[in-house]
Amino acid sequence: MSKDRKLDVLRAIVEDYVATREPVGSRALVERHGLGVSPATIRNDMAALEEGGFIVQPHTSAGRVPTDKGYRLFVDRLSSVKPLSGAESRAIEDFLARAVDLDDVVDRAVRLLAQLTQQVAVVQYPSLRRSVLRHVELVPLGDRRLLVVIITDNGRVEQRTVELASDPDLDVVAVLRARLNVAAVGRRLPELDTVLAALIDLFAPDHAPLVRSVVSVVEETLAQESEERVVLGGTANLARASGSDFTHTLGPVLEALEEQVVLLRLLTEMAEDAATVSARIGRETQHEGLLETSFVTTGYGGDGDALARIGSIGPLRMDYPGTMASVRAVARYLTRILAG
Amino acid sequence: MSKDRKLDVLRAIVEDYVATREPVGSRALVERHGLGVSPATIRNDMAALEEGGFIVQPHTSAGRVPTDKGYRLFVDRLSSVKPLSGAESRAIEDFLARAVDLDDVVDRAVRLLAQLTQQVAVVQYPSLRRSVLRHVELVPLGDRRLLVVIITDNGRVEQRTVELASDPDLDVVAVLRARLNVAAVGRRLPELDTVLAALIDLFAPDHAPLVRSVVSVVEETLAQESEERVVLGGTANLARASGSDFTHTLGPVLEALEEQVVLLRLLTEMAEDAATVSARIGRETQHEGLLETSFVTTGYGGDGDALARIGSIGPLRMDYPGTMASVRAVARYLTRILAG
DNA sequence: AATTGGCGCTCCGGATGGCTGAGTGCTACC
DNA sequence: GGTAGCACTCAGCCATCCGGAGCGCCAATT
Repeated sequence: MSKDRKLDVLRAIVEDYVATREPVGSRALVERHGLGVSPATIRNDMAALEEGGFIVQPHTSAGRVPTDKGYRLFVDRLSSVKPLSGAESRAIEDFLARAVDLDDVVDRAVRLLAQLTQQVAVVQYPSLRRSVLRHVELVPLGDRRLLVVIITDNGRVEQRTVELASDPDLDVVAVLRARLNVAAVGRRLPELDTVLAALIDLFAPDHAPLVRSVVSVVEETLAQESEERVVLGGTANLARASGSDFTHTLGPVLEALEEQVVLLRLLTEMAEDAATVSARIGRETQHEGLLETSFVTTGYGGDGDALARIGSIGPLRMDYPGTMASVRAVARYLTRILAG
Repeated sequence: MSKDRKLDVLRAIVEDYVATREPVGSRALVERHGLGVSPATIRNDMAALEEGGFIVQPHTSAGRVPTDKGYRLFVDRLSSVKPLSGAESRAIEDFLARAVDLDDVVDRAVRLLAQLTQQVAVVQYPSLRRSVLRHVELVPLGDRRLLVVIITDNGRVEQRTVELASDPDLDVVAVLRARLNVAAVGRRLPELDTVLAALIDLFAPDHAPLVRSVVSVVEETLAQESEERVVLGGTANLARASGSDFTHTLGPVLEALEEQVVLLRLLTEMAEDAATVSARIGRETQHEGLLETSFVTTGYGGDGDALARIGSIGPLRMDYPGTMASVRAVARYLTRILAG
């Protein structure tokens, strides 16, 4: 009983089960794949695979179904990411290139990926973390409020209003805006802190509250890890998913998806390998609602290491090679668009 | 057979069906509600109501279930919006007041309403339509691109990048920014057009392309009806909805919700009565996927007539009075926050 | 004229039971 | 190690059956 064949059998089981969504038996296996052995032989292999925890049978005398561990082995060693067709690539690039601003890019990426994978797509907004401040704008709104608009070099725009004790002096605001921009533009987060701190001393004491408020708002905004937003699309695919993979347990899945925290945790956990496509399979997600679910992600926007991540969530029995290909492709074009 | 009692019967049927999710029969009806008559009498009334198309029986010899028409009559004449408790009101106000910017307000409102109604919440972004331009900011990004940031008086910030034939002259950009702001700030859309058109002539011909691009971007952004965005939350409530109202047909509903166009159409159609809470029940939504669904909305942000709408989508058999109360309450506080 | 009680009828839903086919595990054999 | 055959198990399907809920109708009552 060669070891290789057992792996072949596992691969075949995964592929068939993904395709048919039905437990696959020994006979069907030898027929549909060109294994040159008899069903009985396969049964022995399957017994071994079951022993190893890669497959299970739903009931006595039913076909076999891959376990989390089985899928894991499959994606790690038995599958290769299949490249997209030229036409598909062109369509992707084309669609993304039409975006008018960052929000639109993200929006299009989500829709595109959802469409490609027929699953739920997730796109994380480019992190402010490593971005460079491009411009700060102060707009007095009257009524003792001041609008602070922060523009970063990847096209992201953040806005905050600050409440002041009194209506600010317009001249002071103008000076502050100028100095802020001179001092802070082009800085990244660590150095930004010290630069901004120094700025406060340049102003007369009676303007200190204003300056302090504005500075701290800018700092907070750029620091805010929580500012990491994710956008999803294709939720409907969960239900429509050509039948019912977990129709009955669909509620928990939707709940998990609404919890941005959960998604963000997973995304950051997977962030170590920025360049490669990685997957969380079933219980590896460490989340109740996502037990019957896999999450395939990769980084994008990176020169070396990534700005943020993009991914696709689908049933345990999804087309891993296809999903990984789509995710990778969209990530690449996304990176290109953002850089260009 | 008094007409009044028939209405009472209808009301009772709706209430019971909403509570139990089971067809309600004549006996149960007289027991649970203090109607002082016998089941047989009720049966006669029910026959009449069925004749009128307000109720149906799923099968021969089953209890009765309200039809769209029945619910309609119920919300129009048989129910009154029940006010929220003081504690609830305070909680709502409190939660909304903590928002840091417009996005956050909208986000909180959605979550809040989803939570209150245990259904899907929908919030439409305040329309640019009637808003006043507060500030325009131009930021050269290098690489022949210019970022245009448009700030309106309700705190909304829009951003666009424009591609230029060549890198713009920084001085010209500064002048343009100044003139734009002088000319356009405080204007509403109709007059804005003419003002901006006049602006173009003020510049030397060789700067015309730049000016023209920027002006048209500003105009487009403010004009864009499509810019009407909606945000939803509580999708999970659809599935969790304590059992299955339409679990089997959940796919189409999710699809419909993803189609922002559909929601926007409904919202605008219902916009006539800005102040009151109105409902679309079942087929009144005119949309396949929403047949088993009702949509309760009202306007907010209005001084007189509303800026945008907020609403809740749930199963046909939802708690109409409760939903309407929640929607109205959130809308009110939303209006207050945006105005304050 | 409205209400009521009674009767027969319909039909849903769950329970029961038998059958079939797929698929296994085992053992004996090559 | 691989194969063939055989007995066994079990989900799924169908058909049947039964009980109960609920109705419609009608005749009787107020």
